Amino acid sequence: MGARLFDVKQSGRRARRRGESRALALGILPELIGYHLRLVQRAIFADFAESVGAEGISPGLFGVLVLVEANPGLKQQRLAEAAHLDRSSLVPVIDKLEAKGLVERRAADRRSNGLFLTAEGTALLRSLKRRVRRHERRVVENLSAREQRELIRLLGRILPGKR
Amino acid sequence: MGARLFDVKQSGRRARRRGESRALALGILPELIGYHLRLVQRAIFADFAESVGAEGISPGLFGVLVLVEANPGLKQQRLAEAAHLDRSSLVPVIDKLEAKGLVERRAADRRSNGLFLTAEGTALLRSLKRRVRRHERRVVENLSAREQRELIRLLGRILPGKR
DNA sequence: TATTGTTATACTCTATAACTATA
DNA sequence: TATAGTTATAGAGTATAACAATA
Repeated sequence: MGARLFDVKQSGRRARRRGESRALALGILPELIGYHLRLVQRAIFADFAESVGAEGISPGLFGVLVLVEANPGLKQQRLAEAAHLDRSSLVPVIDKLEAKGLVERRAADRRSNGLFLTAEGTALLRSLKRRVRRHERRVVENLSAREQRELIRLLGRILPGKR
Repeated sequence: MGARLFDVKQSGRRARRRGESRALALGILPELIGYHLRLVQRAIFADFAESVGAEGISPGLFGVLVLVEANPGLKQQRLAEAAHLDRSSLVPVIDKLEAKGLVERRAADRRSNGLFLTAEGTALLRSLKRRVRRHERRVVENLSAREQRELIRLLGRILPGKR
């Protein structure tokens, strides 16, 4: 029990006096992909909200706008499937986008709606996409182009049968 | 406008008659890391719920159990920080684990609690960890050991300053 | 005075079940 | 009869603000 251990204790105490604290033991967590994904997604979500979400557009709403633009006249049923949502869960989503004046429901036949962006929705989406591209650049700024492709490739191999 | 286009249309119709449908246009989404992360996390979450969640243990609750086991006597405040939760949000989490008989609050001083696993919590966690390791093997079954390490390395480089 | 845990409250996201209208 | 959208309702997860007790 010499100087070494004492120093360790001291530096621990000093660190805690500075408001830091000994790192928590994380157990098995760092071996789990899901744990890392959660941390990363938290950070991406926060950066998205800060840099893109000014108009109250979350990543999910942004995705819906993109899909409606890319598939004009899309039915709610089909969009719900694409977004892995129950069709009842999509209703308040479209309500919100319609209330913001970004999306329009147009009767396709008398029981189904085709979805379309309004002019305002198209304009806002253009701006959102610019901001999202900047956000994305920040997200991957520590990865080379090759690493970015590799990351997407590896993610695509995770539980591929389950999607 | 020859046989080619006609064939495409026909096969599209045939596919739709079989209950499939033309793939949706995804616009910019497949270029975004966040989009792929969402898909992957959905799939992992579903597999976890199916293969680990029998006792109503979500990935978040599992994480809390692991942290309490690895840091006996952990204070709620400290655990909330580690889990990126407000301390008020942690209260119902610990309530639930205590109601299940897995975790115990023991007064550390008269205003703070140290958290400990009960014997039952320790036993259940042992079983949960076995199931989580099997789940994790399924999650990465299409990745070599090298690819698994590479994936975790690349995830660690995403927005590292924001965590 | 600052910290710890708690409560009251509310908001987001999502699901299930039941209902209406219609294909 | 099956499908599209909606409504009512509920549950999980999380946050903010205010409060009591105590360091």
